[in-house]
Amino acid sequence: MTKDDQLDAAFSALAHPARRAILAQLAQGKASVNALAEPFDMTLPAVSKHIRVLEHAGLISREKDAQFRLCKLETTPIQEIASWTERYRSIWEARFDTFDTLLPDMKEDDT
Amino acid sequence: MTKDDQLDAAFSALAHPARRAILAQLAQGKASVNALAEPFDMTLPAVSKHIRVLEHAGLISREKDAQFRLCKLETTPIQEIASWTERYRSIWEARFDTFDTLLPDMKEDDT
DNA sequence: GTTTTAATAAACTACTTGTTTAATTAACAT
DNA sequence: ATGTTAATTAAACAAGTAGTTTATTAAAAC
Repeated sequence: MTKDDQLDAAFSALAHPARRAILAQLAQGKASVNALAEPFDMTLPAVSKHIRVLEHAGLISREKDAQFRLCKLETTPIQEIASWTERYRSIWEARFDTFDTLLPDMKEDDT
Repeated sequence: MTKDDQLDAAFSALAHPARRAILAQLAQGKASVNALAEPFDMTLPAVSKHIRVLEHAGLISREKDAQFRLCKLETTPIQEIASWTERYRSIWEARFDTFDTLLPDMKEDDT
């Protein structure tokens, strides 16, 4: 898998609010598929598929614990994305967009 | 358009190497559609559609200059993504992943 | 050893994406 | 006005995505 493919998979996986919400849950710690599905108005198989997409992108890993498959957040792809955005930082800083558009984001809740 | 929709559109638009490459070109300055299409082994209509996706996500804007439609990089969605990744920074720093996985990325060329 | 719980697989529908070829609009040049 | 360059639109199609329902595997609990 090339670096490009990794970015493709990560960006693509993050392009769905349910999957970002799953990651936000996992930021609190490991969780089972059922626990992750609970907040959603969606069937369990649908959530299971989203989890598979996240796993394929390397955004989560899984470990088996008795009858549960625990999901765990993996940060490497997020670091790669953060690194990708850094290439453009000099441009946006040169344009002074910083205060007008970035600060409001800081107050947002999780998604 | 909600903040979530904006992130959806931005992540989704970035999940294609051609579109990231177009942004990398635009980091050098404004460019016409034909100029942007030149490096690709792809038809012009295909590139035109990718540009439309980028525009829809707010990643570029366009201005008309005689017979040309010049494309210009817009950084706000990239800033939003950078801001999104920051939520996870404390986790990856706590795990020491920093040196093993992030530094190599810095040396990568554009994509 | 049934039954319950956790999760995935299979099959299907509806929708979206990526690409191509061909046709069309718009502006400029002569 | 005609031809050329710039770019988009239209039409067609293959491939992929998101979700559903139903069925199945696998371990636990009783």
